[in-house]
Amino acid sequence: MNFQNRKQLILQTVDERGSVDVRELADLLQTSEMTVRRDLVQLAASGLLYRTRGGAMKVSMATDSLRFEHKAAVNAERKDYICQLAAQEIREGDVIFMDCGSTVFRLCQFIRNKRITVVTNSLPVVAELMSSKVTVNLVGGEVDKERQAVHGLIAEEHIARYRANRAFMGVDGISLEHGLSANSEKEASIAMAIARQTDKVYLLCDSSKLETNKYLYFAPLSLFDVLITDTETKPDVVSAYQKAGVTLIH
Amino acid sequence: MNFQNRKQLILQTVDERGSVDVRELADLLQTSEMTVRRDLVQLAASGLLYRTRGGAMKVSMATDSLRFEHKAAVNAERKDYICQLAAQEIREGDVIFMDCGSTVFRLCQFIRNKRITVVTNSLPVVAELMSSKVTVNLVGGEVDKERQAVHGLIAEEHIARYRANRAFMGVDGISLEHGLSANSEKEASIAMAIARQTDKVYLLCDSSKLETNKYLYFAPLSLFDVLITDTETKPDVVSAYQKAGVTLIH
DNA sequence: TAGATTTTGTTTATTTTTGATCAAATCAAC
DNA sequence: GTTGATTTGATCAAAAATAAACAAAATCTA
Repeated sequence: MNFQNRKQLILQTVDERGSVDVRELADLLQTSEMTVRRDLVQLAASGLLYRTRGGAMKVSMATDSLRFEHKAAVNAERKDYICQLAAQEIREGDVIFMDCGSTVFRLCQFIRNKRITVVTNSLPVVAELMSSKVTVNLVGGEVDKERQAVHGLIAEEHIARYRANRAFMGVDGISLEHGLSANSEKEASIAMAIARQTDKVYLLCDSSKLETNKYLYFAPLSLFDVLITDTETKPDVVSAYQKAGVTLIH
Repeated sequence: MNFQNRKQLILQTVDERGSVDVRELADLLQTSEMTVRRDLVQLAASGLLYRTRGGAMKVSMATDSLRFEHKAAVNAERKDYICQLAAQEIREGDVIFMDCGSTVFRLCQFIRNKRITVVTNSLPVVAELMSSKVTVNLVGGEVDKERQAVHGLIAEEHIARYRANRAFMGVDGISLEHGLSANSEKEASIAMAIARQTDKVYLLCDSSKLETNKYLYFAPLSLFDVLITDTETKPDVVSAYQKAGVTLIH
């Protein structure tokens, strides 16, 4: 294992995991920590990664604001579980929509190596898939800095130009009584626009959001085809949704 | 087993495995390590593989493309000088185009606090302006991962929907004889699309690019209105451009 | 076939890379 | 701030890879 090979592996690892530490790498590469450090210094010098104390990070847009990993980290385990289920639904060659939810964002890590096309209005999703095999199509229009996503009329028109096999969307609230609800009109109208252009819509929704309502009701349950949630969903809620005709995976 | 046969086998092995080491090859080819080394030197000299210490790699695996952040840092001082001049041209309320060049990227830091709207196809620009007062409009379409920007037909159509006071663009080469030239068709066509929709086009171009030509000539000097460059531009070049009718700031 | 030429293999010297040690720098918790 | 733990970079010796020098083998040629 020489420098060139190690370099390959290090960059690949950093790219996949976002960040690594020296000890991990030394273990992975079967070499000393000193050597790993020397490699990292070189790679950082050529701008291929960002050196941190104890390890290294992806350089991409990592230094900038285009990261909402903090937010995405809430209920991370549940969300990852949901996203693994979601990723299994995806076939090679699919064209999929991904919206700007924090759950949907975590789907990125599971689709990095698939040969698919992702159409999205989420900037963190774009940043994350920048170094993947996925073909990315970015929805154009005005940037909402708070949500780190593109919204508005132009964005909806852009979406209307594409047709996708599947869409993966988040939602702020969902209830049997009122259907889907959101915290903002922007997110609601993007969700509607995406659903119109998609064969099969998957709603990714961790159990904490089931049977909650937000201020804006924007669509009935029939907007989506499949609800993917986690195992902590109470059995009575599951059966109530199934009785209401919802296809539910958990 | 002569050199021709070994060469075949070596290239095939490198191609299949991505990388090989001298010992493996000596074993595989039933020859000494010294001979293998000599073969590798020859093959590397003719560019058929990439020589590493201890072995060799596929050329494609060894090329570490310079990342955008790094590229932006080359000639940073000159670029910053140019961008300061450019920023002075901007008025409150302006709508401006910014393309995906590394010089243009550095303009971001000087416009953070202006109340303007920026339309751009550059993802680093978006990331940089995410935490600013600027209203950002992102051009939609297929993402070019290498350039960290959006290009293509859809992008050009998106641009055609907007009208801007000013555009700030980079260019790979510029010469009095041949006009503007680029390294890729993608960048050239975006530049054309932007220029069509803009009242006043500023070309940001550090002195190292003046009087150089890249492979694709795509527009005459008349495409832009003002050329902004740095103080290291030679006086005779300056006067030649002015004589040719170019408005030049430096 | 003898002699010249090229290629290959072995030995040796040189260079590069690596890993261990340890003082200095940095960080985190108090 | 001070302390204590961790990380780092410098130094140096060991290991590995390389290049150089030369001898042996193979190939070519007259």
